[in-house]
Amino acid sequence: MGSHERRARERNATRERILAAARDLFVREGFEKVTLRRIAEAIEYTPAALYVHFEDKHALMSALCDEDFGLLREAMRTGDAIEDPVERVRAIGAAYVDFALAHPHHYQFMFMTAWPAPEEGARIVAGGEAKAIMHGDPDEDAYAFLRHAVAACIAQGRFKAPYTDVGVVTQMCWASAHGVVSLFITHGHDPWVEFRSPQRSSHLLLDAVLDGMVAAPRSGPAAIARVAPETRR
Amino acid sequence: MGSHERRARERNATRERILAAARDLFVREGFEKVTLRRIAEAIEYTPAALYVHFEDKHALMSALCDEDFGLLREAMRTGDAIEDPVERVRAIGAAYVDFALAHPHHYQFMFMTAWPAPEEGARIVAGGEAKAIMHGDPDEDAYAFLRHAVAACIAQGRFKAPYTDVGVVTQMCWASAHGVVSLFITHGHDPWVEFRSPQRSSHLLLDAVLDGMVAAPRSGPAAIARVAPETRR
DNA sequence: ACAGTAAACTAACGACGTTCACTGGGCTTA
DNA sequence: TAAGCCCAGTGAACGTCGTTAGTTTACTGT
Repeated sequence: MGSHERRARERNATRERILAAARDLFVREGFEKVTLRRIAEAIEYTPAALYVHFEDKHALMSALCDEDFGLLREAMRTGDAIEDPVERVRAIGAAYVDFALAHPHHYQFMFMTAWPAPEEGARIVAGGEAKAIMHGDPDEDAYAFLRHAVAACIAQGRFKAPYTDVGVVTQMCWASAHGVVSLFITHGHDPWVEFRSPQRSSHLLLDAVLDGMVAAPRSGPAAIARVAPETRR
Repeated sequence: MGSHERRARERNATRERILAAARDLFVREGFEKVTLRRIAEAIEYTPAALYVHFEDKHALMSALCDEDFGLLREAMRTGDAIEDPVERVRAIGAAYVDFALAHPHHYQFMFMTAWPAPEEGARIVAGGEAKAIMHGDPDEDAYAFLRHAVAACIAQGRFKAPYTDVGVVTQMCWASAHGVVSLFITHGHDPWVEFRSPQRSSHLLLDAVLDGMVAAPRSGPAAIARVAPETRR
C-alpha cells in the first residue's frame, strides 16, 4: 500500500534531478544556454520526458525561481534581529546585493527578465503560481519583508516628508539596490564604464538615499544610533 | 557617373526600410517578437536578404540601438543650460527616466539585456561597434554626459565625503534612475507590487540621493539655489 | 555587346520548444 | 496466476528560429 508514496517519492526525485541539471547548466553556462534538450541530455532523458514533470519550459524555470526566492528570503533574514529600522533596511539592502552578486544568473532570471505579459487573451495561469512566490506575507515574501522594515521606519517618524509613503519608499530602496546590481550584471564588463566594486557603489547609494530621507535628529537618541556611513564598512 | 551614389543611396534606403520594419515590430509587439523572418516579411523580402545589409541579427539590433542612443543623448540635452550642476544632474535624471518610460522596449534592449559576453574565443567585434556608441565624449555619449555633470558637482565641492569619486557617484545616479525604470518595466504589471507612478518614484529617489550627498550649505548662495524637492513637481 | 558586381532569392541545415501516439514495466484486482 | 490499468519515458515529427551556400537577376562600366 505504501507503493503510492514510493512512486510519488520517485517522481519527485527525478523532478529534483531535472531541476538540479537545469540549475547546473544555468549557473555554469548562463541564461540562454539552458535548453530543454541539454537538460534532458544531462540526465540522460529524452526532451519530451521533461513535460511529464513540468507543464512547459517556463514552468520549469519558475520552479527554479521559487527555490531562489526562498534563498533570497533566507539571506535577507540576516538583518532580522537589528533593532533600529533604518539600520535594518540598510542590512536588508546589503544582503540583497550580496545575493544578487553571488548568483547573478539567478538574479537575472528573477528580477531582470520581463515575463511574457498577460497577453491579449488574458488567460491567467492556471493555479496562479506567481502568487505563490510573493503574496504579501513578510515571512515568505522578500518584497514584503523589506516593506515591513520601511513601514517601521515611517511609523517611527524616521523619514521626513515627502518620504512617507510606504509603497513608494519601499520601491525606492529596492530600486537603489536593484539599480546597481542590474547595471553591473548587464554592463559590468562593458569597456566604456569603469565598474569598480558594485558592493561599494550599492552601499554608498543606499547610504545616500537613507541619509537623504531620514529626518534630522530632533533631540532623541536617534543621532547616536546613527553610524557614519564612511566608517561603517 | 552618379550611379555609384544612387546605388549607395538605394542601398541605404533599403537598409533604413529594414530598420524601420524592425523598429515597428519592436515597438509594437515587444522584444522577442522581432524575428528576422517577420522583418523580412514586413518589407516583402527574403530572410536571407537581411544578411546583405547586416552581419547578423545582433548587428541589426545594434543599429537600432545606435539610433536610440542618439535619441537618448538628445533627450538628455534638456538640462544642458542649467547652471547649477546638482540641478543639472537632477534634470538629466528626469530626462533619462522620461526616455525610458516613453520607449520601454528600446530601453529594455539598450540597458537591460546582457550582451553575449566576450565568449572564450575573445574575438572582438570587427570594427569595434560598441565603442562607437559610448566612448567618453560628453557630446556623444550619454554616460559621459552625466559623468560630466557629476564631475562639476564634485569639483565645486557640492558633495560631502565619501561621495567624491566621480565614477562611483555617476554610477550611483545612473543606478537610481535605472533601478526604478527597469523594475517598472519588468515588474510594473506584476500583481504583487503596487507600482504607482514610476516618474514620481524615480524623482523622489534621485532627490533623496542628491539630498544625501550634498554638503550642508556652508554659508554661500548654494542654499538659495537649492529647491525643496517636494515643491518642485 | 559583354563581363563584372552585388542585391536578392531558393533551399537547406541545425537547434530550439512542443506535441502525440506509443511502449513497457510495475501495480491492482479478480 | 492472469488480465488490465497506470504512467514515466520514448521516438518521431511539426513549426519556428538564425544562419549559410549556391544561384539568379538586374544593373553597371567598358
